[in-house]
Amino acid sequence: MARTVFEKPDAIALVAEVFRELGYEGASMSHITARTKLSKGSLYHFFPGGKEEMAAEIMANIDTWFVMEMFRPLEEGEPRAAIARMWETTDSYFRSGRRICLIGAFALDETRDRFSAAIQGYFYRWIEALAGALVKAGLPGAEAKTLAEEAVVGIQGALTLARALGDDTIFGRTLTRLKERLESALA
Amino acid sequence: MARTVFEKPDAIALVAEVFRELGYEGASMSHITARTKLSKGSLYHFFPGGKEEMAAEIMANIDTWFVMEMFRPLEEGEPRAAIARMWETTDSYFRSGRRICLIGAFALDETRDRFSAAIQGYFYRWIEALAGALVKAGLPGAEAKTLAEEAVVGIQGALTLARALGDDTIFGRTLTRLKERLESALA
DNA sequence: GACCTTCTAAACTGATCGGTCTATAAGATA
DNA sequence: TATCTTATAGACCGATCAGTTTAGAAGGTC
Repeated sequence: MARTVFEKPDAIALVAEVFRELGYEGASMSHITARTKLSKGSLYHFFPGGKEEMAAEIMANIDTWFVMEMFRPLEEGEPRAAIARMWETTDSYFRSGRRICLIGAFALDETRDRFSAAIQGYFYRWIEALAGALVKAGLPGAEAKTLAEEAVVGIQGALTLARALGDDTIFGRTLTRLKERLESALA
Repeated sequence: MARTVFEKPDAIALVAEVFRELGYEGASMSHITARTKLSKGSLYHFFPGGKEEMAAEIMANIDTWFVMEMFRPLEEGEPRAAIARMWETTDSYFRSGRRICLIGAFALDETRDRFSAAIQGYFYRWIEALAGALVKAGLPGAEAKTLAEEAVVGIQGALTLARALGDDTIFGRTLTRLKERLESALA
């Protein structure tokens, strides 16, 4: 029998896309094996804890990616450049709105109860990192917090509407609007 | 055997809450029977088409409610009063952010494919109705469209974050911000 | 080559899935 | 009271679920 060898990072990325398309409950093991071409043997070898472990590792993986690519630059880099980079990173990560936020989707059903700490931490840190950069760029704390919250709210809402309306333009339009709002606050 | 008699509108409301909590795939028939106290016999009596028919009727029900309570007033009533009423209706319908938007949640996983027309129509009409009221209140069409879209995006994003963060205040804060933005555009 | 670890393939299991069916309870009509 | 309609209860069905197990393929180490 033909044997394809995968490594765990590949497995995580492949399974993540299935969860993203079908949701946690909607992604059955047979969907996952069919779409990823990983056999059950492989999946349970990499993730002995089954679906729950897959989802936990995927979320940890996403979290690490955001920390490296967005949160740390916001926290440690030159604030205006890091914010500019955040908009680009956001647009490319979410494929201009054609790819949903798995963490946000998990927040909406009872999957949230399984992973509440990870979900909460992801959004909390995003808002805090952006607010911190805005403060470093010269805004008062309260205004920075409000604007940061508004930005993350807008990104999540735009992802929902992009998907709901099947509209490829609303995400970019929303990002531009949010970006301009931050820039005019910093001007 | 004790026999409890339900009427169909009760069944719709009860099942809706289960979908809202668990999502479409997460809400199994046994969850639904356990939480609603409706037996399978009753459920399939009211909804011969099973889960799919339940979800379709629930969405139609929500849609009708929004049309009556929000979209029609926006389309036909005095625009400023209708917009003011929209914010109140939104806050109370979503229980200040403790209740999610079922239509928005369905948009995020493959449930969307089953109900895409209903999902798309709901958001499209909401944005159109609000934009129409803004035009009637004196705004240029393009600005009205942008502001309406921003409002609905913000509401959906705030629902996601309210749930993700377990934060009871973010929804109200976002509604207030969006409301003020519309008011200053109209001033 | 012998051995060992890592990984894959798929048959298999018991539980749960969505959905069907039968029996009957309760009210309406007469 | 007899009958008819509507709605409820829950046993039952085949399919699919998540997860386990067995067997062996591939590659590294000696």
